[in-house]
Amino acid sequence: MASLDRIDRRILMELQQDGRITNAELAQRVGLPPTSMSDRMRRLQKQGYIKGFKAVLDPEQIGLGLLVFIEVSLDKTTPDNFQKFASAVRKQPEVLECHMVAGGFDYLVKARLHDMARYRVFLSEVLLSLPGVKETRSYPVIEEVKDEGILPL
Amino acid sequence: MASLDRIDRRILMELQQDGRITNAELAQRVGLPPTSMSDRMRRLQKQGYIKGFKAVLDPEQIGLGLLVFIEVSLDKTTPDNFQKFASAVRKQPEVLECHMVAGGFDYLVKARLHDMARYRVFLSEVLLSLPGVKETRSYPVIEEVKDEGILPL
DNA sequence: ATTGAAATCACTCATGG
DNA sequence: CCATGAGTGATTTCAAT
Repeated sequence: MASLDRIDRRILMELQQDGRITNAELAQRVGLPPTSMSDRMRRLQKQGYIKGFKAVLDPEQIGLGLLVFIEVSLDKTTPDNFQKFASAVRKQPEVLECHMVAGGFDYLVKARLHDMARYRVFLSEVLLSLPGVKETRSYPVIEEVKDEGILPL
Repeated sequence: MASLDRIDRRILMELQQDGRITNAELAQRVGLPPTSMSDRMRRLQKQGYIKGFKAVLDPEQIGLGLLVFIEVSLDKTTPDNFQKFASAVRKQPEVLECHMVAGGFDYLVKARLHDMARYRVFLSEVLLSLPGVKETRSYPVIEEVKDEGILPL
């Protein structure tokens, strides 16, 4: 149905590193005529390999210097708390990611805040005030060792 | 020196949602002449607000259906293990993120793999074989509730 | 900071091999 | 899948207000 050849992988890799590369330049890099390049781009988007393009901002520069991970445990007695929690957390702009996990807790939340003072407010007013939240553990990030959004191909 | 006005914020928001929007279209949306738009774009990049642009791929589609978070504890007796660990982990393509955290463990690693079989190999051959790694705890993701790379402005 | 005009560049779409 | 050319639209640069 939809398998990727070597050239497709090259294209996706280049686009992950520079999402604004022009069709002509990209075609030249992978050794394809520009018109064939356009075809592949359209196909890769239509088949769902490429979900979109976005600018990558510097969190520090826009005043979001604090990165925090929070482990959240829910009260298991009422199962629809899971839905409520999920839908509430999706609306919070400070929450960049939220994943339901298997293991010692229920959700892992990744959030960016201005500083610890704002985080304290966020934790008590937002996270802890959601229904069914039993317990949270916070892990402030000391150093971001690696953070690319580049998937291996 | 470098503060953001309302229009800058609009621009950054639009670019986070569509990194391939044309200068003309973006100018129209925020109500600016195209040439002024170009100026702002250049300034926002030069000042470091915009670090770059990238394509967002679908992990499932390219065969990376398993998302795992791993808590890593290091042996604290030899401090340069931290550097060794960090530099080794930066080279692993499966590792999308790695953060040094404050709290009950030392590093939080986010990795995407094909499946559990590949993860088992990755855990034993890569993570556990790094010098100084004392203990790891793995949390496979059951459901990705939220995962945008969009920073609030 | 905006406007306008001109030159360059890139993309698309048609044809074809 | 590749090549070519015409037509369209975008970007950049320059000037001027």
